[in-house]
Amino acid sequence: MRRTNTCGELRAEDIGKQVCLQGWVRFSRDHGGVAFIDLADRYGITQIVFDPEDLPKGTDVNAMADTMKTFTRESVVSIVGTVRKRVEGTDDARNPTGEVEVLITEAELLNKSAAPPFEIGDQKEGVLPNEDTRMKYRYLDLRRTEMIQAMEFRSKFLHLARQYLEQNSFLEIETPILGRSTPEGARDYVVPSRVHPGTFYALPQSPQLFKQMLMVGSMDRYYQVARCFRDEDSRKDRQPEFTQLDMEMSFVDMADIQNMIEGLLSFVWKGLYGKELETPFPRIAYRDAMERFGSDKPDMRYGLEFVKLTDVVKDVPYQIFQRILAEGGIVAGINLGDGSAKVGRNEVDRYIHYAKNKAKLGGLTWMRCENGVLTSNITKYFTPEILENIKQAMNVKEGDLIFLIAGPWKATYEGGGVLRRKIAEDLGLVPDDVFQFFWMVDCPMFEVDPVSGKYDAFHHPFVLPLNDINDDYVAGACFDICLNGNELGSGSLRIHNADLQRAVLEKLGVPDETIEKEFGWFIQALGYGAPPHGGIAMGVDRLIAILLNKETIRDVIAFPKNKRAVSLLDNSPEKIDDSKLEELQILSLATGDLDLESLEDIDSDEQ
RNA sequence: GCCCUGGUAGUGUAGUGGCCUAUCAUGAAGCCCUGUCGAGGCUUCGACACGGAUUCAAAUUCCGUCCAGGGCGCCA
Repeated sequence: MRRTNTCGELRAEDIGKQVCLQGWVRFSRDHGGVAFIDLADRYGITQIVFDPEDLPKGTDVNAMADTMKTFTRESVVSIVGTVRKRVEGTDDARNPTGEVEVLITEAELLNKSAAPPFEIGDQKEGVLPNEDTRMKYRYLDLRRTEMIQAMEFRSKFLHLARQYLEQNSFLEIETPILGRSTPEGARDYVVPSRVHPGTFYALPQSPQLFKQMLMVGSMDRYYQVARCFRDEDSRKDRQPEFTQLDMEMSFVDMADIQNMIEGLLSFVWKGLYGKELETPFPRIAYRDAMERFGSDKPDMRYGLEFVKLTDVVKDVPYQIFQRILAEGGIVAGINLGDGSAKVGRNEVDRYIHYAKNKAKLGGLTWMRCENGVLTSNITKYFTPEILENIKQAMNVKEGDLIFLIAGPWKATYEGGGVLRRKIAEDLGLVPDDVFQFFWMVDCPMFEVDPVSGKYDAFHHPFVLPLNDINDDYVAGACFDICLNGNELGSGSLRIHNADLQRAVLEKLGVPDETIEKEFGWFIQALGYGAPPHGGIAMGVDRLIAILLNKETIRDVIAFPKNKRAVSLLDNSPEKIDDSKLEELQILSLATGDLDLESLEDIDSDEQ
């Protein structure tokens, strides 16, 4: 018999119906006569009752009992029966199907299950198995309600996004997975070519150049749920392969792109939560974000903003600050406000330690307002007037604790941002039910490496500069979308002029030869009437993880890699047969079979 | 490449030099039980990641390796 209903479907109005349910035996309770089975599938759990004294006439009771014995945990079974109201007082209000149960009349084992290595079911906090066990048996882990919900949510999100984009004339176009390696950016995953021995494709780090080619090709509006690959070390929000919602549009300005994303997210929000998402999102300039929150992706769900004190303390006798200011550094302060009382002297020392070791700050100065004046171990190096000015500037009230950071602009604010987040977490200031989107705007085009003096692209080399690239400061037509202290994605207008593209690559120190070899085809395409265009890509894994309050993106990816880029389910990566390597004309240095000495005559000059 | 935390039955844990023949829960196997719902009761099974060192004595201390997670670097 075919399944007539899912395990999450039956309600009181179905009482009396003959149904066939198929699913997994989650829990069973045998009372010696009557027995209960919680039959589960993706949609829910329905209670099945087996009562040997309540079977249809002519049923072989012993055969049935034998079948029931085979219904072990996680076996897959098919049952036929009658929906009936539960015995008075045995309803289960926690379960949507809890008013009814199905009285078995026929039962069949579809597939047995080995004893599962861990208990499936709605686990309490903290009793989940280790992540490696979950990954090894991911197909079992996926049966958990939490994982099912994550997969449903993700699917629904992407469906709504596609719906919105289709309504707005976007075309979903697939770009190649096998492409060419580019010199800049992350390490590539590489695929050897059999047809052209010694050459390699690279998996895309993003479809950047292809989507720009689509604009040159008049596609006008493109999107893709694009898999991207970067061979870099993992974090809880980063793994080797990830998914971007990638878009590109022609004849637009930055506001058009931002409006489109706000429209998209509002539409998705409505579909997911039935609520309006507040738009437009706030915008904050890069420099303001750094100076107020110490981050280019600040968590703005809470305050704890930095106040710039460089001018206030410029005449302070305190030598450390004087030296820093003389070197062009900054001084800034953060006021713990109402949380100050929770931070005693020992905690202050712990923050000083944290600042030096984790936040990479040179040091951390503290002061507390007692009896109307700022006091601490170093206030003797400050004049009363300067202390009063600090108080004013930082709006210090009696009892408030303030921390002062000092040093070079970028490193100090970044360190301050790390400290700010730590303080907010310690003081319990981070709400977990607020989703604060914003745009980080007014970004620089380049960053100068403080050590080498080399120019780096702030976003990437295809961003449109907004002024002459030889000016002291070059603004880039780029922006980030952030959510709760995470960068979700970045967008920009792109260079559509071949000469300008070449000049930017030169400015970034890419040798002419490399430009020609690696980007020649791309620059050439820009020369054939590339329209002004721009776009954005959002990290789907991150966004879903944040919306679902997950600690790691691994909890919203069906088959993730672990920290060391291993898939514990299929044990990849793995060695391949010598015969395959031979066909690809590849020798491995990693196996240890090769004697490097004997390879001397192989030309090692080439990379 | 580096730093930090951890690794005890299938799973989750307790155990900081001798009270360890290693705790508890869950699970599995068997038995009992006719209204449970992560059913209950009884019995049984099952573990100190690996290698070395210190010691009369090591799950416990030390060294190395492997494995897992978090972070730095890296991620145009």
